[in-house]
Amino acid sequence: MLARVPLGPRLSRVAMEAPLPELPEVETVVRGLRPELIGKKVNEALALWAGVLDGGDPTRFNACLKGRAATGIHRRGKYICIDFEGVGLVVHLRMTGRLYFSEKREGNDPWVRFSLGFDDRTRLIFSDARKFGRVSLVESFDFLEQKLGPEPLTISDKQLAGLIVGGRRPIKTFLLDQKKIAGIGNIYADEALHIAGIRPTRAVADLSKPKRLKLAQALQLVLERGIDHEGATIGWYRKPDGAEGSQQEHFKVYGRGGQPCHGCGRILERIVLAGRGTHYCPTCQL
DNA sequence: CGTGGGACCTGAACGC
DNA sequence: TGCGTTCAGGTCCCAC
Repeated sequence: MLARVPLGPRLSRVAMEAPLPELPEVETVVRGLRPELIGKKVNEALALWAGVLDGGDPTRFNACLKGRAATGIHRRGKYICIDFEGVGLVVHLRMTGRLYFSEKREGNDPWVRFSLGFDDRTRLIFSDARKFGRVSLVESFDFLEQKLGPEPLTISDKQLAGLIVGGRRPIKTFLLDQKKIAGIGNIYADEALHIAGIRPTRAVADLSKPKRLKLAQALQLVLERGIDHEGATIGWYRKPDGAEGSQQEHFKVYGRGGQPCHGCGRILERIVLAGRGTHYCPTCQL
């Protein structure tokens, strides 16, 4: 079953965490951090595990960030971009990364990898059990434009549908390709395909124009709902007050392999596609 | 170039 | 009870 987050002192303040964080979860983290973060001035950048720093040494991180104030924070795909007066800090949560404010350097959290100490004695903590997450220092966030396709929620459904073009590769694999469309991960890909009635293994080239539009609308629907519900609580995710998010209650297929489809009652299938657990209804999705 | 598969990680679930 | 094994998954890297 699902993992239990050890609550307690370590998450007693603003705990923004997201397992399997996709666009809605990362957006929720950014929105949660923004009000408290803006204006804070760094007096220390500390890496408790050097591997968290993407292509940089701890001394450089500290030297570059010290004395600079946070002037903005935004999301691009699944990346969190924080502007420190011209110096950019990019955070990717990957699977188990969390960002939250704390008064203490490490508290009781055994998975703290990086933290920023501010002038007001608060700290922004980056915690990550699996050590997949990364923090990097950049002069500009422009490099992300080379890695990522368009944001699916800032374009029209027709424009989004127009991006869904490809050959024989399965549509599920396509949706996970950040260079095509940014921010979609395993969960929301499965959910959108279910709503659109498309089997994950279906080749992109086989999708009719109406089907592509339906998929685009389904993607926008599940992503917007995800944001509205402040992300999905699976595994480690909790809202700032320790309560669970609610988007998972709206999942139609993700994690429901072996259970009946809400639409037709048929048992949902679980297969592995592109190395990812993939869930669908063999009746509703063709 | 497009595509697929393994590596990176370790907590949790599972099997005996 | 306790040990060993397997799984999860975003992105990078490499082979085909």
